[in-house]
Amino acid sequence: MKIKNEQSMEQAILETAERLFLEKGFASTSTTQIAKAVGCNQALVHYYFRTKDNLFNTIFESKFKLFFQKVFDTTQLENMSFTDKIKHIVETHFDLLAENPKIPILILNELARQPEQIKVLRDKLHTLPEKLFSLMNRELELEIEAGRIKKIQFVDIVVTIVSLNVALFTMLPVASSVIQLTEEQQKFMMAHRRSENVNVVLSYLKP
Amino acid sequence: MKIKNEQSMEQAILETAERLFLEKGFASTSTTQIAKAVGCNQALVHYYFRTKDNLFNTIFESKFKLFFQKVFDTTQLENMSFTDKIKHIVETHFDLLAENPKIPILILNELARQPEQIKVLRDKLHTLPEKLFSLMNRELELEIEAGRIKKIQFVDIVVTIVSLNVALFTMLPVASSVIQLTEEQQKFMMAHRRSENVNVVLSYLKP
DNA sequence: ATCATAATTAATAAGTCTATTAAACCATAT
DNA sequence: ATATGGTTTAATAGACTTATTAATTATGAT
Repeated sequence: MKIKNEQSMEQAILETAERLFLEKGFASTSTTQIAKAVGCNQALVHYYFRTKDNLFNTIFESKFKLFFQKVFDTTQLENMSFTDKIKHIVETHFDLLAENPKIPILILNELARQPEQIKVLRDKLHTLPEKLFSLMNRELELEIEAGRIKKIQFVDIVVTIVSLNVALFTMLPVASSVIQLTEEQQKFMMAHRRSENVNVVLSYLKP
Repeated sequence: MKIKNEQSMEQAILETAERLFLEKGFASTSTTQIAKAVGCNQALVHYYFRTKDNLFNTIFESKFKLFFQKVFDTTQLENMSFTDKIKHIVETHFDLLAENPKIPILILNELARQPEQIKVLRDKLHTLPEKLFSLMNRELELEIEAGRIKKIQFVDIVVTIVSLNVALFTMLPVASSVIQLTEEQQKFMMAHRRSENVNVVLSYLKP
């Protein structure tokens, strides 16, 4: 079965598999379903990726890497005040999640399924967070000494930011169907919480 | 196969199934595995619950109900200042999650699998949240008028609390194996975040 | 045009999963 | 002791899963 545009069959399988794995998780997605969604024979999925685990891990690791590269990117942070840096981090983290709202749950479920995988991810992350952490830690100390920020550990700021942002994207779909929000109201809520999460973190820093 | 103590076989199946569903999710848990873990014949699982869906929903709905009954319980809140009420809500919500750390992910995954189930849950919740919300909303208005609390909506306080607490229990296990925390360090971190989550919320309320 | 190689398919092995059925087992009331 | 009804098991149907193999088709180089 020829694929219309220039996109290779291998790529088509990857993309469709990614979509299905994100939608329904690893266990509930079969290679047969992937093949059907792509419009190819089921054996072809195994021809390119040999095993379902292989296919999943290929997708998972590349998504994971891409996601955290962006999370720990420090290039935009120069020439900002400390609180502006924090604001920027909250907002870009929020926006990154808005583009990948199902990544956190995928990661949680996958690591529950294959705890050994954690070692691989630790190696993948490796030095990524270090630059950001050392940069922010240094500045945080100065701010605290100058009395502009409450005495606090940077890790607590990070935990707070990640919690607020991740929880929003994992829970809002559920919450909004329970309390029956329209598409419109959901969008409004999202935009509102984007700024509110910044507010929460910044009030937390006030001396 | 006779079960030792007085516990009935039906109950044993329920408890084992609950444990396995929480550990590995619906799709990755088979009735065969449940039976093996209980130590009975696989057909017995179907004898008592007819279908796997049935078994799961029985467990899910009872867990769900119990959990939210406790969440929305207002009996402990009398004769407290507003900020003490908030502190108490954060802490009891935290403690409830500490006892049921896998409930949030179970709910998220299950509702992704069976979106229709949401209607059932909405009916189950029904008036549960109303008492708490009306109580707190009334008091919040008074506090705002008195200038003791920043102008804010109660729903934003709730979202903040739930986000901070839920995210901690869903993410900490992953995070702590990535950064390799000992059991001891994890416990310390938990206790620390319990108070820190209170701090975050209370600073958020300051005018 | 033909040959080699890559892509794709059909067929199928081997296994697991859910669910059902009929038979065996066990306790208890008569 | 035995008939009865609830409990438990063995056996199995039927669907679906992953993965492999061999055969077919398409592609590109010579």
